[in-house]
Amino acid sequence: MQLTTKTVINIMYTSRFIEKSIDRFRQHDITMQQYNVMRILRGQNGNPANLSTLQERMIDKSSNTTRLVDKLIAKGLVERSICAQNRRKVEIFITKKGLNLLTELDPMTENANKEILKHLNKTELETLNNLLDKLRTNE
Amino acid sequence: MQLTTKTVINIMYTSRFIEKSIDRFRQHDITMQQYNVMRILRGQNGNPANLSTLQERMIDKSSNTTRLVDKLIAKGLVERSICAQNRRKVEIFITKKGLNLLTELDPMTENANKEILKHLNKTELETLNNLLDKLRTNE
DNA sequence: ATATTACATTTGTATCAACAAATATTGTAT
DNA sequence: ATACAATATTTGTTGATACAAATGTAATAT
Repeated sequence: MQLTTKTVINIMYTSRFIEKSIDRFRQHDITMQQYNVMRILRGQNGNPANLSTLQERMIDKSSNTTRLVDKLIAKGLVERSICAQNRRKVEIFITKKGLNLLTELDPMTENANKEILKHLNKTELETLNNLLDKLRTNE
Repeated sequence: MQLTTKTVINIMYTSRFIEKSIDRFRQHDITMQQYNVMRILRGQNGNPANLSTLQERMIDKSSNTTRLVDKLIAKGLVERSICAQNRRKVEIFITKKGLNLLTELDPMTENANKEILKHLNKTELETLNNLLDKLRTNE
């Protein structure tokens, strides 16, 4: 098999390997995608995000961000309002409850991620990140 | 953000980035998962694979291998028969038609993979593979 | 002003995936 | 032989995803 094909498969395979060990959100009735969206919203530091921004940044660029946000609203973790300047747009905020949940989940996440990557040292992690970033040059 | 968390996200993000550019099977009415299974079957070199073997090796270890194989059978790309030695098991073969389809898709796949990884040279690809393999030590 | 195009999100529909429970077969202990 | 556990796959059900089409709004051209 060619090196490139092997690499492509290796990346996808490793990603699924990691995802398998991230079923730790289930007990909090939240999917990895939903968790990802909430972290993006937290990263906005109080500013709202609209749907297209979320879609850009999401790991899985599902076309159903609307319905994913619906689920988070139903749980009281985020809020949605129509943008006053441009009524086509929608503004999504994380709620206090959402922030609290993230704060609760943060240490779990970090410990789990450390465990997943325990076979790589700091230098190797940096190299890996650089290679992946380089792969996506001009994304 | 911690280096480990960043790395975990980077791997998942890059995997989805790659997967997005692999919608090239759609025109052949086959999903990436189905393509993956067919390549595993080809790799058996004439020997059959049973369901559990497929599940082990699949990129996405979906619990619905039965139904995925159903789809491939419906297209005439694989065949299924009950294992004579152990009737709980099932033996899955790739058909001539399936092999022909793979032969047709091979050059497309390789070119697409080269294109996806064009920003990395040979040494970098090898380093990346080694790091990913090391990450999954004791898988 | 009106039509046309582009933008941002939502909705409909059909398919797919996740998980548990069910079925069938085999191996093992009594 | 019979019961019990283990193995291998299938099926049912619920929820998620993908894609296209629809909706509503804004910008631009005529």
